[in-house]
Amino acid sequence: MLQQTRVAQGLPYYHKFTERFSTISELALAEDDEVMKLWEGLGYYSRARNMLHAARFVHHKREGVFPHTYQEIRELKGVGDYTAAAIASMAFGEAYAVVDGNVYRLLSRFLGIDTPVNSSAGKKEFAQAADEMLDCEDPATYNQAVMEFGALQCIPRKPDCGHCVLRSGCEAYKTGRVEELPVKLRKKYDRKRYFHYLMIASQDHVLVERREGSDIWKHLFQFPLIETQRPLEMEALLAEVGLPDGFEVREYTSLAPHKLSHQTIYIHVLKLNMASADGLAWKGGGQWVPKSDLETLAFPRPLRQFLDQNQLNLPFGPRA
DNA sequence: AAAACGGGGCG
DNA sequence: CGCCCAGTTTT
Repeated sequence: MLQQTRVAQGLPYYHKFTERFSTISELALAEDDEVMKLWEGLGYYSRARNMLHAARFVHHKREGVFPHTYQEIRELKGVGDYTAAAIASMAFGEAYAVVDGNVYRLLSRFLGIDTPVNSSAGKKEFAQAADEMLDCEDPATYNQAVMEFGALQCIPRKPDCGHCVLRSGCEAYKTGRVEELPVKLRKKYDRKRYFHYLMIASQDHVLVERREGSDIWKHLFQFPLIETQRPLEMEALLAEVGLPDGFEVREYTSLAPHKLSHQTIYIHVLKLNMASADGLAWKGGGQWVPKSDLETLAFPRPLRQFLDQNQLNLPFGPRA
């Protein structure tokens, strides 16, 4: 849950999960959608499905007992080198060194390693260095200590080297390269995308669909989507959609740009009423859900905010 | 080997 | 606005 996520950000979610699920088997028996709803807003949603997959594996193949060795833990979906080392060392005392963002920073400075930490060579080199540094007598304490030290003392910017107990042995401090390390490969191009959502109301129902494929927000819900390379005005969007008769166009709103680490999404929402009496039918997929059910579904963050800020009176009122 | 995958906090 | 966060999986 905390992979690439600040502890403070993940803590409320951790509490929600442990409150709802007392055991691995309880989690294993939960519905996918309930787990996604509990994860809603935390991001990196594949982690939720990985955790659920792992829980079901432990429940069905291991009689609900979490594995006790690094190799077996490492096999679980969503558990990589870092997580396996953390669990194996802290829960079972095995001698495996953790390498998270804190450790990369601490080791690159202390040892003066300028290989990019997010390159394949860097990962290999730092993993090896971490293994050599590991205190095999007490791996749990060592691992917690290096992560803690990186988080509190050897911080990303302007670390207080004047009061650092490792100063005398720190290669970066000796050579004045503390601010240059760790080296990280440059970012990628930030692509822009334009999402036009059709929020269609029929009686007190709204049409939703589930996001699938390999894109962002996989397995979360959304409204029928028109994605384009350029933003669309309402007229152009209507022309693009080719709405049949019996629709009432209501308001067209644009949300604040949603910035992700690798793309910026410009979202528009077009509210429509489906006036025809035999509504509740729409070409293509999607499912009609009562307005009151929207709160139980997991939506991407911007859509959840939009829903929470718009008390929906269905069908939608007159155009503003 | 590189890209994809969310969202929030901070200087 | 760019970097970073208790990284892993997919391409």
